Amino acid sequence: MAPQTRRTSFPKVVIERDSDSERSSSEDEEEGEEDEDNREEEEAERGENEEGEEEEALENKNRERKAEGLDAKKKGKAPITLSLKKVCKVCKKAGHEAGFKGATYIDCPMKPCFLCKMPGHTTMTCPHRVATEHGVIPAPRRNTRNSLEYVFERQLRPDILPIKPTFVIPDQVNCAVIRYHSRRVTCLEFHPTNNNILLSGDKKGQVGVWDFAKVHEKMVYGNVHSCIVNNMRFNSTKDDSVYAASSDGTISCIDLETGISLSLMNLNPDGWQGPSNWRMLYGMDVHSEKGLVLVADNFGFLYLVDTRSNNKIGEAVLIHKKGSKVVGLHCNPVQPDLLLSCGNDHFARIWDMRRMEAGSSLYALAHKRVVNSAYFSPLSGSKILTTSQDNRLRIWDSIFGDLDSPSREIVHSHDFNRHLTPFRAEWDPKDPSESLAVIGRYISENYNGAALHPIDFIDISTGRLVAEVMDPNITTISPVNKLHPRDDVLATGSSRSLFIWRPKEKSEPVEQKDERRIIVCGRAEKKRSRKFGDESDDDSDDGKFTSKGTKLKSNKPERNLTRCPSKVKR
DNA sequence: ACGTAATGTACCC
DNA sequence: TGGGTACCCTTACG
Repeated sequence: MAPQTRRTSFPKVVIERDSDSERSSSEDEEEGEEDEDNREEEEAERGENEEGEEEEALENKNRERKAEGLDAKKKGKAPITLSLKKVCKVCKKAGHEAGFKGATYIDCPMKPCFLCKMPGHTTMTCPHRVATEHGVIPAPRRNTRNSLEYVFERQLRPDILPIKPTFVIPDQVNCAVIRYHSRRVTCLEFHPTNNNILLSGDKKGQVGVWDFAKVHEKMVYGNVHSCIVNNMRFNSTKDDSVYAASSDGTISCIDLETGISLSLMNLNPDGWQGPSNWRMLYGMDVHSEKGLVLVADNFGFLYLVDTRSNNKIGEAVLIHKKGSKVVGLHCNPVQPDLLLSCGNDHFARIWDMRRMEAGSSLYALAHKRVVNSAYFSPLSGSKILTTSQDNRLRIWDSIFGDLDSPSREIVHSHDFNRHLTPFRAEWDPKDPSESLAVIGRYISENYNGAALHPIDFIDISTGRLVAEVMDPNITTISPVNKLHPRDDVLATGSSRSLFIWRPKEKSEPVEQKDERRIIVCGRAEKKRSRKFGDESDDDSDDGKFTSKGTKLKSNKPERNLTRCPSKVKR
């Protein structure tokens, strides 16, 4: 076999040594004999490695090589691992390093800004960066000369008064189930009539029903789906069951009392036929008037299911680019025949349900990247709010106006990360002005030495950050959030845990707070941590929360925080 | 204090 | 068009 071929089949071996990747991208000064050694070794190996070697052999080689390296170190010989020179883990260049410095993340200056995606500055100096208080100096506005480039600058301007100075923000954790799910939470839904029931879906396909007023009344139904629950929706005419769309290709109708689910549709009746055939269901909504469940798959198709007969109606319609995932569907709350869809083809589209055929969308709302969610405003249905992976929220103020471009784009950190449930900005269904939205934040802020990821309340009519809420115990990112349809309550799904937030003034003082309102689930472990995310007490959910409780009390008095930018002196 | 697995999207050819 | 691969702030676990 030609050495060249072999060489290309050996990248792993070479890459075992940190230095090689460094060398490839930067001119190293301090390489010398070691490099010689390496080359010799490579040659030697190439010689002895005969044709027909397969991956297994490669693996073995890898192992041998590692062992050799260790031996060499032990004997004091020049180890295979070369220079320990620090390079940036992002761009692999020397001279700077990206990563956490304490609780503050330093961006790689060679890359476009992690927040607004514009080149020339980093998150720290980004004009869109949320200003902070508590002694943290707001970012200097160094790039204002280019301000025209920025679609919308969410800078704090003292001259703009908050629209809702009296707005009630649920900013204090009222109760929680820690490690309730065994995989991360993917969606949340409040019960339509019972004010205290929260439904949660997870990546494993399980569905949780939690009565957060009784706190300990909770249930996780394990046999609902075999993988990710992407969306859940109630039928407004029936509140004892909920529909769920899953990546297993089925829609289920789950009885909340028993957990027994009925499958309405299965797109993979023949089981696994390879990834190019496996259909997954993402976007879903219920058209109550017509008794329909609308659901869309990962290949761009929309399906309609009759909720009375539980039968699929008609043929699937291609509503987004063929082969692309449709992640969101929303029927207009006033005129449910008006459908809003969004997906991985970077578009949100408006459709007339009465005339559904491929290519017949009324409008196509262009985005720069994948659109995680698109919702009509909850009351009038005349506004549209989308969350896109280009770190921008987009707002169309009126569906009757000019839809060619959004009325506003708000830069906000909610990047895609394959390990996180995609962020979705959610309307506050109680806000009569339809201007308040909630969305978790990806990038962290250094709060007293802890990197926390707040949940942001944004006035989408101005771009103003109305409040950012966080809890020192929640160190994980909170991509899933939902505001209660009637109460001043925020539900958060963060990793495997659920949190219920209420306004501080309505909550009891922390000192008197009943520790049993924080339930710890999950496997027993030896380690104990002060963080919710790492929480690991024991299996009990009967209120044994003493160690945690102590921790909480020993925390700084200001346990829960709301930062309101309007208070920031600038 | 590590290392690692899980595993979506973009972008390349 | 499709497969291969890189990838910036994850999280939990061993």
